[in-house]
Amino acid sequence: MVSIKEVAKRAGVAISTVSKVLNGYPNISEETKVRVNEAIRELNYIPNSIASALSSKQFGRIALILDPKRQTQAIDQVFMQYLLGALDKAKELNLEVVTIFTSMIAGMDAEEVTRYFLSQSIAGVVIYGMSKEDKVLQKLIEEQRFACVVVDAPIVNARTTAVGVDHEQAQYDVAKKTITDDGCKRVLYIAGRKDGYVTEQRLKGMKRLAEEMNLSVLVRQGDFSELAARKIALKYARNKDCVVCASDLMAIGAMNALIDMDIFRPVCGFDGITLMGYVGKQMNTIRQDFYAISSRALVEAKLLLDGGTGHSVVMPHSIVKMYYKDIIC
Amino acid sequence: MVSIKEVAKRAGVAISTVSKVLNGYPNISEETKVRVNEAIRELNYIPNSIASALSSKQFGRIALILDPKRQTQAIDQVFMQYLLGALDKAKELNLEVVTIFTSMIAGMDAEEVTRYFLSQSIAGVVIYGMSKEDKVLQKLIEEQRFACVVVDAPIVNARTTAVGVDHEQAQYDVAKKTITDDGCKRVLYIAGRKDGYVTEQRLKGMKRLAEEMNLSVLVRQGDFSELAARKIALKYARNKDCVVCASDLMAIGAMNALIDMDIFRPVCGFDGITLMGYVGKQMNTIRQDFYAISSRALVEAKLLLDGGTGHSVVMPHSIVKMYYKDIIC
DNA sequence: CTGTTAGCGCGTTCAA
DNA sequence: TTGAACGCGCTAACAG
Repeated sequence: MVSIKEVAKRAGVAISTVSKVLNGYPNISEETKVRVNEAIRELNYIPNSIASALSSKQFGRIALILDPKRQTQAIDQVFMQYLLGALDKAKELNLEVVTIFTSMIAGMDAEEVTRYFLSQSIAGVVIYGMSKEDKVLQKLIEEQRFACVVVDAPIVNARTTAVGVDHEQAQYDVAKKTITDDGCKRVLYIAGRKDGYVTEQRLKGMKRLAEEMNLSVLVRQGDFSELAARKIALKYARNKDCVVCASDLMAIGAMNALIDMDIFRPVCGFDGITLMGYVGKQMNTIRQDFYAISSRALVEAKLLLDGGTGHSVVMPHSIVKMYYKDIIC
Repeated sequence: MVSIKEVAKRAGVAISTVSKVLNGYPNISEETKVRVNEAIRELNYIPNSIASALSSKQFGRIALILDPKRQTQAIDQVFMQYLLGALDKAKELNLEVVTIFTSMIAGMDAEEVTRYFLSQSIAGVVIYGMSKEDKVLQKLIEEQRFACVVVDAPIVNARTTAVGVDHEQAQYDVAKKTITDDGCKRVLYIAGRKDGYVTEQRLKGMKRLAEEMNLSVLVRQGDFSELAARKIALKYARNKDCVVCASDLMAIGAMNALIDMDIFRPVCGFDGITLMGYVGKQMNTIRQDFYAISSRALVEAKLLLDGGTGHSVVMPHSIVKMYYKDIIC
């Protein structure tokens, strides 16, 4: 392992000079810069990020916390987008990132998790899809020892930034489009899990619309499960005009139920996952750009690490109509 | 950040003594061991893994290399299982792991990738689902600078271990079951992508069976795509007795085609992904335990890092019949 | 503009 | 059985 020392010797300069060249400091003559770079190339020198981190006390990796307990096929796809967005941006920002599944910290209390994170040099965390029941992560956020970015949960404090789309408005938008397109009056709304922060926001959006448009809305908990949504639709959809679902996966379940019942009702989902390809029908849905959201989450994490204050970031969303043929290819 | 120094002071011993206690050295009296541990607890001391790594020169993280270009819904699910298995095992083995998507190293040549990895203190890599066309990763493997574990590709050298199920035998097994159950003679085989190592192995298994049972087999490239498989089935399935697919996703496509054509043919897949839930029918498939495979891959990576020699590890597979209702819940 | 010096937090000799 | 001292590879003042 060739070190900075040998580069310095080779270039005939001091170690610190090499370091300065490496880190793009000013006040280095073009000439020595060239000489150093030459030596670096000749020796095939590769800076040791470990030593660099130790010396500069720039620990501060960022943990990406994913919860695979909530496992459904759709979620996998979402998580992959989250990961991709985060890792790409991390590389761009030169941040070290650690992927953590909640199963790895299951059973630990907040203090143990804190110790574990610190031992891993983790200074910031990005939490994806936190549940209201997750007391440990909640506490971590409250304690403000780590810079936190929470995706899809409206939690903000001095060291916590929230990133995500406006779920209330989005639900309002997509439901409105579906309902006005077909002149519906009686709506079956299949909501998500009670322990999810987005569930109530989306429900709020639906209720606001119902009031504005004077609709009757039947609300049932679908728990983000395809099967649950299927059952609910089988039971209640017949004398409703349309089915609004708080997730794409539930929309698929509802739509399949409608097909089995041999009746047509407009359905709308929420997420814009390509899994929709399996539906074989078309439907309105909200498109969230999970990649962009996660990308932004990393940026916000860095801001917090650099001393910024927590705040709320609202990402844009759009309404799309998804078709079978568009997607499968 | 409380350091080893303060612990030493608190316990009234030297730094080196604390270090020895920490790392379980012999030749430490019970008494001082207790005193040190007490101090550690009282101060809430957390060893700094960065400094530790630097000092002991134990770099050697392991990169998990995933290729999201090959993106299909099913693959996401597989990748998540891979990740979970790897991360869990890494924690158990106390290995540091870095998740890398090929998009992050796209455009780099082998040398650049090597430098990038070295700068990240990466000493071993686990490559999931490598393509034959991936010259850069191929070269990395050939150069043997890193300890490599290749999942689902039969590549072995002194520093490369291959881990995965026996794809040939597995394809043989599942096809045989499907075919004998229904007494089929004319088989439509929908193969995977040409650039995948497993494609030819599975095809070989199919051909061996065909010879043994004197079957006629029509082979078509489905490229692991649901849509492609659908089209192939629409075109060729009518005058075949069954459809054998090299992946579950293609099996779904084929099955949907059969439903649309309103004919029944036994179908079999390969993978055992729960995405099968969407089929709404039943089918035979090979079940690969992606979690276990990835777990094992990590173990093998550690063995290589510890000086072991590359070899081939065959993981068990089984045949399962998957139903709609089993899975969705 | 460049070199000297002092650590970062820890592991590891080698004396004591 | 313990501790002082050195060094891992690098950054960051400070002096020149």
